[in-house]
Amino acid sequence: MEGSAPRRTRIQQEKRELILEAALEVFSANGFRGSTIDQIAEAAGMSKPNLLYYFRRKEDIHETLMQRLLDTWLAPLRELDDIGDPLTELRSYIRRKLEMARDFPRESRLFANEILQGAPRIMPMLEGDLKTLVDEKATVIKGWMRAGKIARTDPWHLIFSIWATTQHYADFDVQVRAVLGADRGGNGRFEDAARFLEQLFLDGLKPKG
Amino acid sequence: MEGSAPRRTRIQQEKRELILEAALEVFSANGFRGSTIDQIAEAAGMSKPNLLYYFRRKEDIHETLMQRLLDTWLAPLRELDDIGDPLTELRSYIRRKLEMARDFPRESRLFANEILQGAPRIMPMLEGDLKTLVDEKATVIKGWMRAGKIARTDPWHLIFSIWATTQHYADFDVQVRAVLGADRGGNGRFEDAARFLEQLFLDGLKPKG
DNA sequence: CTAACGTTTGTCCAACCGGTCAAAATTTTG
DNA sequence: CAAAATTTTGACCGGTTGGACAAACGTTAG
Repeated sequence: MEGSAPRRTRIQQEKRELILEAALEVFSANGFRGSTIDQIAEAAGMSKPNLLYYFRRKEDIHETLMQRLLDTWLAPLRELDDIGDPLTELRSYIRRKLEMARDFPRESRLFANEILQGAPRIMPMLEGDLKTLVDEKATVIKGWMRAGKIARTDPWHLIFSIWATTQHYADFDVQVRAVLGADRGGNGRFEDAARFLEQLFLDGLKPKG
Repeated sequence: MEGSAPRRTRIQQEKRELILEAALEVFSANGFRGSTIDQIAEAAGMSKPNLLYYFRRKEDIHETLMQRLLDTWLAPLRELDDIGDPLTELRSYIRRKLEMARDFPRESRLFANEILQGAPRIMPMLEGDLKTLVDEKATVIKGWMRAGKIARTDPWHLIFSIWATTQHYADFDVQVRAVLGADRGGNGRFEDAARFLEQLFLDGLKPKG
């Protein structure tokens, strides 16, 4: 048994990777409809018909990209576990999400683009796997609240707020850099963000007293 | 002196409004390149050549829309003022931003689309007016911190986090609704979000001791 | 009424875009 | 090496899209 996946030669493996890398660059910058096959082909260093030899349709590239993305994208949340100190767990989840925004901004923007357009291609996944996962983690968080380990709030909105604040640094990167200016908007901005978010999520804004 | 703006008849005023409303609907749902003049014309109840009589180019519609948007979009931040209790000021800023996400989600998505694509059309504004405004408000917030009215943190990232968390409910609305499900994802979700965000920004997640 | 002006429409065009196809070039295999 | 299989390319196609344009239609003022 070779499995149901199509058999692929070495060249196919390599060229497909090349195309996916190029497509990630182009799609994340211009959105699906804003990107052309020619752009992707050029970014991958090949001709359009050649690219279409490896992916029959533009949608196939996008779909493959999206499937891969979702796996790795939700990994940090999957790791949020019941073992260990709750506040530490949450803090490291926030940190990992922020690192992903820093290291994989294109993936974040690809995802944001898809959601902004109404998630036409991944709606079933949102209502299925994603909802299941979030519900599961919400239960874990609720347990922490009942045990008095963290303050009582809405676990779903807590997760949303972590997604929102961390992904903001990838999706709205140009705005963040423009507002921070040349000095504060340099490479240190992610460490500043990490420090700020840690304080926000742990202590809020009330002055200590 | 009539000013430098082109003289417009009553019909022009009305039709232009009609077109802008239709274009907001279409652009915010499909992005700039994902939208066609035909779509906008149909949504506005007129023919394509007729629409092009009022706006010579597709870009002109988008530009007009964007200029109007920016004025109203930053109004809540402009109102953040030094008079009144700092924590109350911040709380009401958050509430107002969340209300805007609820009441003007199309505007939020239009803006998000523009930023995601690298803000090609509004970059000067981000580096100019927006940066100036944010820097100004950051100074106000710093004053509050020096006076011990709120905890010490980075004011710029504080503003980013408010933008991120509130706009998330407009930009990622489909995801929010999908994850919350039919019951919790109903109209009450904005009130839940308001309650959660108030707690997050004021007290954080540490359990009360 | 009619001339001037503003509005609307049908037709058309050139550029672009996703995708096909057959033939040529290359690589793999016996 | 030679046949078979795979990869690459140039030419092409039909549909879409942004936009031009002139003619027709409607409105308003003298």
